[in-house]
Amino acid sequence: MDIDFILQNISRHIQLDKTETDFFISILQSKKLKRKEFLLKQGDICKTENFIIKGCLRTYTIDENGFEHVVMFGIEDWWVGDLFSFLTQSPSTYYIDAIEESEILQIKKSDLDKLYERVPKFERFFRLILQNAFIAQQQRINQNLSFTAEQRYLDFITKHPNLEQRLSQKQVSAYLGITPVFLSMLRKKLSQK
Amino acid sequence: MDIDFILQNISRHIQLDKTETDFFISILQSKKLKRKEFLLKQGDICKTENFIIKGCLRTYTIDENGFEHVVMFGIEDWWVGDLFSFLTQSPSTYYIDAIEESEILQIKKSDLDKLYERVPKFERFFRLILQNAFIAQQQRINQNLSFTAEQRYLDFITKHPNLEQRLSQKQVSAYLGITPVFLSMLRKKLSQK
DNA sequence: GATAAAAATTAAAGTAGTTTAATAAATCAC
DNA sequence: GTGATTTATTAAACTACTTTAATTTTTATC
Repeated sequence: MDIDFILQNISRHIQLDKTETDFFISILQSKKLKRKEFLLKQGDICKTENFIIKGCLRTYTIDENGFEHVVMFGIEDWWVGDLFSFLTQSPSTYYIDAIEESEILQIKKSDLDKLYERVPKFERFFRLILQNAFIAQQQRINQNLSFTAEQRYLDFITKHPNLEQRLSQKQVSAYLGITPVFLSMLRKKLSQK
Repeated sequence: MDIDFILQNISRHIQLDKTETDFFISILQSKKLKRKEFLLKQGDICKTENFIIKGCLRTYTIDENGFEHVVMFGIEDWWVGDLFSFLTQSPSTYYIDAIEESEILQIKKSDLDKLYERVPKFERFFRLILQNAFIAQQQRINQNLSFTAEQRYLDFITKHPNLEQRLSQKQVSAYLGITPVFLSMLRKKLSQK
């Protein structure tokens, strides 16, 4: 399994010695996901935090009318999972599946608890990760309140320039909070400018 | 200044000894805000993280058409500030002001950095705070995608039962992402049921 | 406690985005 | 490679929410 990738990510935030690194590696479990394979389904308990080494995943809900709403996409170098379900070990409200063939590294809750004890620096690491995630989410909330669908779409493609190609329009529209039909209309309109 | 309130909050997450507590207290600065007084304006650099002891604050933006959009309300026991501006010491995109006469405890960035060094347990503390904030924001994003305005309003008043009374309808509507006019219509409709 | 200013209500017209449905294009499975 | 399924496009009718504007109610100020 490709451990270097996650170690490199971690070294951007904290410095680990050999023993700490070895312990960290020892709790990682590699998993491969085929396209459309589920990592988590509504009602499941989220047992692991998951670092994406390769591929693309989406976290989404299905509403009472059967429509999907994408809470986040995750690509290489990001963490995915349902944090609430993970922390409380209660059933999740989210689905998570792979959009592409993907590879993740998993940490079980009991192992993560051990990790925090044995290597307290990881408190800092995940604090930093969470800070970034919090800021990104806050910006998205603000944009959902302030922007039109067109502005949100334009912001999405400029902020994540290579992501759109990896997604279907249906998935992008479920992230933006509009229908695929309307996204198609927007794209047509924008291409004519 | 009322330190006990924040110490009590902290003790729910981490245990501090006397020296650690004393150091923590030494970096706190108390500030009172009058109604409508600003804690932060767009373009300012957010110099402090702020714990609310008493009162109610709102974090919001003003769009190009002059409309306000509320990213969050903060009441007793919550932290407010623009995390991005705070971390990068760059100009903020948000306004933060007091909806009621309020009292906050402030920590400067340089002091917080010292605190993390001297009392690493605070890495854990803020990680836990951020986890909760992240989960709450993710739920809000999901609801903004999945719910109608009426559903969002009903969820807001059930989730924060005593908050609505402290806010004007204009502020609630700016949080829900609808106009005050439409919120008024919704409330009328719901009261007739 | 009178006056001004801000917030809430109501109604009517307008619009951004949805829904439905039919067609075309792309992807999937064997 | 062919048929089946999913995805994207287009157009027309529809609706949740906005805009404007006039009136009433509440709050703030001296």
